[in-house]
Amino acid sequence: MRSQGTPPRNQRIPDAAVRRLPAYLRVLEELQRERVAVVSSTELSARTGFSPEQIRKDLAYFGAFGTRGVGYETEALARRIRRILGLHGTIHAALVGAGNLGTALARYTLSRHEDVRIVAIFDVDPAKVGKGIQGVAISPMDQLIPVCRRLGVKIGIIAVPASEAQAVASALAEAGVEAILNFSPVKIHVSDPVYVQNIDLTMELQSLAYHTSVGGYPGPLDGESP
Amino acid sequence: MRSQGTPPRNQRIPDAAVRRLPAYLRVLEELQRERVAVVSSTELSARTGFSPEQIRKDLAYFGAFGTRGVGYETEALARRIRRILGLHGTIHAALVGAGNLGTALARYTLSRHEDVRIVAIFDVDPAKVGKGIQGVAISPMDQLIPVCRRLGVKIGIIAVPASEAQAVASALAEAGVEAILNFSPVKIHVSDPVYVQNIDLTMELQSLAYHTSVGGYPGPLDGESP
DNA sequence: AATTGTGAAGCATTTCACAGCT
DNA sequence: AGCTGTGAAATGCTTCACAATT
Repeated sequence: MRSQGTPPRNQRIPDAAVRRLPAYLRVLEELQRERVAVVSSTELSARTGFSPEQIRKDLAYFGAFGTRGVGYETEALARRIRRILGLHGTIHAALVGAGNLGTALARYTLSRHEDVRIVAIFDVDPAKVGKGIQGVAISPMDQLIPVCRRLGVKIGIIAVPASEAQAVASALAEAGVEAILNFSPVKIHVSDPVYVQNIDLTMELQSLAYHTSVGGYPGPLDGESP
Repeated sequence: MRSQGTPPRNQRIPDAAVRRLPAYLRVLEELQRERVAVVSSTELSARTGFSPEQIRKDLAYFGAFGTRGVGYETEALARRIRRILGLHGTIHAALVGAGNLGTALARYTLSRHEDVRIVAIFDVDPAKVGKGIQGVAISPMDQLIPVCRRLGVKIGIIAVPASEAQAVASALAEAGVEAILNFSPVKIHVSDPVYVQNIDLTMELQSLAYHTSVGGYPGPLDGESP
């Protein structure tokens, strides 16, 4: 397919590429603060740890943003990536579950991100309802659908116990949420247009053990004794 | 001792397969509580969301654990996976950084995992040192190497700001830690035998926006207006 | 001279399809 | 008859190598 000048229209964009964009964006913002106007894929590579070719390819999926022989204009590229990700303007998120993990995520997110902003928090525990985290009120679960709808929430963050996760996911979907970050250790099912990304901390932790001297495949396991 | 069956000797095991094992283990433990003695890959698929073929292939990397025509013996398979992961016995972990995220990770991990156990916590803030999280004391940073060595810490969890992450990683490596879970948003570099797994929450959150109606590749971006 | 953008090659992982046991 | 184990095919992602451009 020959399309020069024109950004590649109907090409499938690998999810892996999309997920690296925020890393590029972070570095570009750093560079802007350092008043660096132009950057090469090699320099971006040094700062992100991804290979220069991969960076070029990732960016090229969305069009030709660089200048051959020169590099990428820092500010323009940052703006472009923000636009591609949907981070121009503020995007509204809701956190469900204000336990240990949920509370930490809220504080972490609220202190760092202007672009993705938690605007509502929900919890089943009546003792928590009415309190707030950094100015965002904690509401009861039965408010989830109306509040998310009213506030135009696009992203849901699930930090509830496994048993509740599916119900929460369904409610979020019904409320019009379009993407979900699921920290519960169960596979949730939602109707088609909702995107789900899972982070299972237990899986991450336990699989780490494999890479230590105590884990690993020991060869033929002999003996069945406990 | 003799090699029974045919455990695949010198085959490379995909990291992706190792990272799914904890999910299988979790379901197997559930099934044990439900007194289910045997399980098929189809049933495991229904409970984990991974495909039956993939599950069979993953397990087969480590040897032939099932019985054709029947399925997998729940208890034996669970024991096998724990052994492969190195989760027979308790494996010692250290958390570095007791901020919002670190504290939540400590509470989450300490309340859930018996097998991977946080035995030491470190923080730069003198106000936090001396306090503890669920019975585990918070120690000053300069104690990191001696304490980790003394306690035989194999896994390190980094939850410090980006600026400190590399120094912490190097210290952990020097203390003999063999695997690191890095929550900071920088690529850390450690000498060879240390395995590093990154979880970048900002990347996860921001890339989610792409999959909403506000994000996504909009086609040829025209106009440079903000 | 330097650096991007990209087809093609190279890997890695997943899915398919079915032979092989129980 | 049912379900595992596994080569082979398909898919997806990364790296290579170099033409195109400033």
